Amino acid sequence: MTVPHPPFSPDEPLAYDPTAIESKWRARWLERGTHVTDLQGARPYYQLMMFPYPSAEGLHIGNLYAFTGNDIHGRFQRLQGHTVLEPLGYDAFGIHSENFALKVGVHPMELIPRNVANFRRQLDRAGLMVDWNRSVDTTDPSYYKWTQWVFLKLHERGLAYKKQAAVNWCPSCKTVLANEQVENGLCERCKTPVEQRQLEQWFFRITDYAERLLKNLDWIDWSESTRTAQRNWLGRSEGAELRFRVLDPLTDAGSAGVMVSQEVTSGAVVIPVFTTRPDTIFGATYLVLSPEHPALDKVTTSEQRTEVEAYRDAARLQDIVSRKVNKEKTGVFTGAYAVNPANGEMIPVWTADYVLMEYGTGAIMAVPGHDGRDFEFAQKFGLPIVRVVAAPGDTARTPLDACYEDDADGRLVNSEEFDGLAVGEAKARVTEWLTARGAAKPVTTFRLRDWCISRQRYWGPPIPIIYCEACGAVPVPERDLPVVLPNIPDYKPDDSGVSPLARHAAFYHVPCPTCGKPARRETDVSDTFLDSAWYFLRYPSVPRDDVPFDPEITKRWLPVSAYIGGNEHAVLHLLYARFINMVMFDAGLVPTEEPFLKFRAHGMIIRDGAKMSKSRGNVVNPDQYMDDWGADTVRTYLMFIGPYEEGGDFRDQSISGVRRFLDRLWASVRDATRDGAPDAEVMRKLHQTIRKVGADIAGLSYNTAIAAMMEYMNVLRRGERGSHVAEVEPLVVLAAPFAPHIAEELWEMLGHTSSIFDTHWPAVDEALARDDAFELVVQINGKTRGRVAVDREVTQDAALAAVQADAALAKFLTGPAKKVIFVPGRLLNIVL
RNA sequence: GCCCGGAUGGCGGAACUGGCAGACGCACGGGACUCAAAAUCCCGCGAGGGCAACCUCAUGUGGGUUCGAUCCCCACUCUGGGCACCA
Repeated sequence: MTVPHPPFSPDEPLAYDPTAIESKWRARWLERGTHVTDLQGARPYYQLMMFPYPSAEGLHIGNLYAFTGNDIHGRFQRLQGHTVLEPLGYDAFGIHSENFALKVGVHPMELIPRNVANFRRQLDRAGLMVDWNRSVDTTDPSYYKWTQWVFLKLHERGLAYKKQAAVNWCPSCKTVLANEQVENGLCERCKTPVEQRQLEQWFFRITDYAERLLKNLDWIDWSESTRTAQRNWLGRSEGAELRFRVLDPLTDAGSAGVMVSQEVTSGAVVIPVFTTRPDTIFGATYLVLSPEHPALDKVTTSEQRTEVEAYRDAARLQDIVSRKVNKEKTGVFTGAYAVNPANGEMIPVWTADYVLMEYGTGAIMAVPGHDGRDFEFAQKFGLPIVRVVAAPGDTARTPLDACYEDDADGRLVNSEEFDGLAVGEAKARVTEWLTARGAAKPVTTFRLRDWCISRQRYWGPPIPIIYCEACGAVPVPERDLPVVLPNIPDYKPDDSGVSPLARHAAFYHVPCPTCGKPARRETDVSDTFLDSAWYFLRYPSVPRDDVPFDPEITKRWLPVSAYIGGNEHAVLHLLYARFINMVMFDAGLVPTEEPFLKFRAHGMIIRDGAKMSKSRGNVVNPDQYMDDWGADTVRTYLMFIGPYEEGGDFRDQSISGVRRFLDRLWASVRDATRDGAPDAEVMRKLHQTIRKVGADIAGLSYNTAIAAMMEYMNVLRRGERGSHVAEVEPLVVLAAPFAPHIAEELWEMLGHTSSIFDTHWPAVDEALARDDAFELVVQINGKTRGRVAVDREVTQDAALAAVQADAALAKFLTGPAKKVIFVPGRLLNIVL
């Protein structure tokens, strides 16, 4: 790592010395309580940043980028006269921490406080306006007591339930993995393909909220990319559920003329399928059941039983990678036939693993003519492919050498009375027709599934449930919270598929809260995402211990005014937080349905054109840079790199320009005089700058706000002219959100005794900001040829006259004007 | 495969709602100061042509709309990110 030496040597007299002034102001802020928020203060403004997972590596430059961007916005709002709450805490539970603890052989209860302390040290250096009186640590019993309470609230409202479900199991690490720890079907730690295991799990009914979660996306003020990601994740599909009757060989065999086993006595089995294309029903030439489909066993004929069971068992053991990624289609015929409800044709029933049990009904009608996957499957197994939609220019008999999936321009063919209908209309008409015949119903399906919150792990809040033989699953009474996570030495997960807590009778042997008989505690802990799904509700109410969030304070401080964070949390965290908040709203505990009316996703910082990673050796160590340049320079540089919502490339070489700006800011205040009057030209530029910087910060255009201040600095210091206090003092306020330490120091040098953050953002004097001189742009045939100095409110005729009077412009007027385009106050275009 | 971004000098990036392309910064070149160096200050800095005033070309590629396009439309190339057998 090469770091250019800072331009000023610290021992130069009267030079800007960030090390000295930054430690001075850290101490001063603490002593004065500058960052302590008065919760009763006027105009509350809740600035929220995503709390970090305190890794052993310490603060990442990406954390610093996120926090600085929030801090600037928060400080700016304070200067606008708001009472700003800008809290920060630690998201310290979870498998990341636990795995790291296992790796280094230090117990999480020892390791995590150490990491937290190191984070706190680094965060303190960054100059954040954080009110540490209102911090949270998710691993603190005083916090997770209420996480458990949140679980109980959901349980109380029927939104928590338990069922058998598949979990991700890493056979190498011998442990259950969270979904977020499976990357492309591989264990994030050891890259072993993940298997599925069936376990009893607690779920939250987030799917009950799918429609509301989707609908509100239309009006909340969020980054478009984040809203799109949530919409895709929710995955609403409108379509129909169609019913296919499987032929009963006893009653149907003769009439159907199909050889089916006499042993099959399934009776009238009906297979519902979900489709978004009911219009293609006449092209459905076979059915496919997922290998896990409960009816598979019932429909399979004895001839096919061995083969089907072998296929099903293979699928069950199969890892997720080979099942999901670009695999060639496989499948087995069940021996059964079903009736296509549209045309009465008999179609074979297959099972194949390209049909997922988790989505829709776990079965599909295959329309190989108009679905790529069905087409591939039908080709491989020689199943009939029928065209029922014709592209413009095609006829019913145009051969289908590839499937035709387009649903915008096609018209139905080979579909009896529906021939000729456009696809869109046909969807509705076919559904109506089949519904009338009892073979269909309109259905809306979501991709979203219920949220599995069980983790067979140690490092999390124990789920507050007690199992009693007599009373069943009994919630732990609120007065008994928290269920404290015991300090156990053997916290390593094992092959058994149960939590390490299940090895500790002292933990799980408890009396039933209802009947008092011996009972057993739930030994799973809850998902880390539950910890972070409600933390913003807790901050303002810290340190109250009798309620999770005080009703009065919550009403005053929620919803969050501005939330800025990484888009990697676009779906999981941000969706879970909306869900939990919505439940709390329904329970009358929070004032709004949506917790974050405004959310902005910031960009990502890369280094020298590449993603930062340890293996590349291009990780930026914030401590090092703050040592070399000072926190103010690092903060301002991070914001100057590029548009905040897009991120940018961190280059060592470029940081010096920002430091030079702060040096000049320092010098301009040090040398400023109160004698005489400020320069009118400079003051005009100043007021234009105040206007631009304010607008840019509000819109998170931090890079251009800094550029505007630099531009003003160039005017202010041109030719080393001495500056007037009136010219520099407002600039110090403009720079304060970015570089708070130097701003405080300069503010003090200017004779103020209270914090610069207790002052007000300078007002723009529009009269002063106005440019007297104005030049109208002149184009001839759309090409810019020059400018004429005229009055701003000049008329078209006067402007034309001015052009004719200007020799340099007049020479282009080689003929009569065919047309004149005049944009008042902007330009004149003469078309010859 | 699908969805969402992005492509502008040597580099990072500016440009209101379709109206002076290249703000600001870095790097680079020249000059002032200095015994010298650093720092600082000043000037220059898209390409080509011209002694010059100026002219021509230029915002990934090819078309289109418009008096006028970095901006809007169509097709394409490259690139970053997300989702991925979701019926």
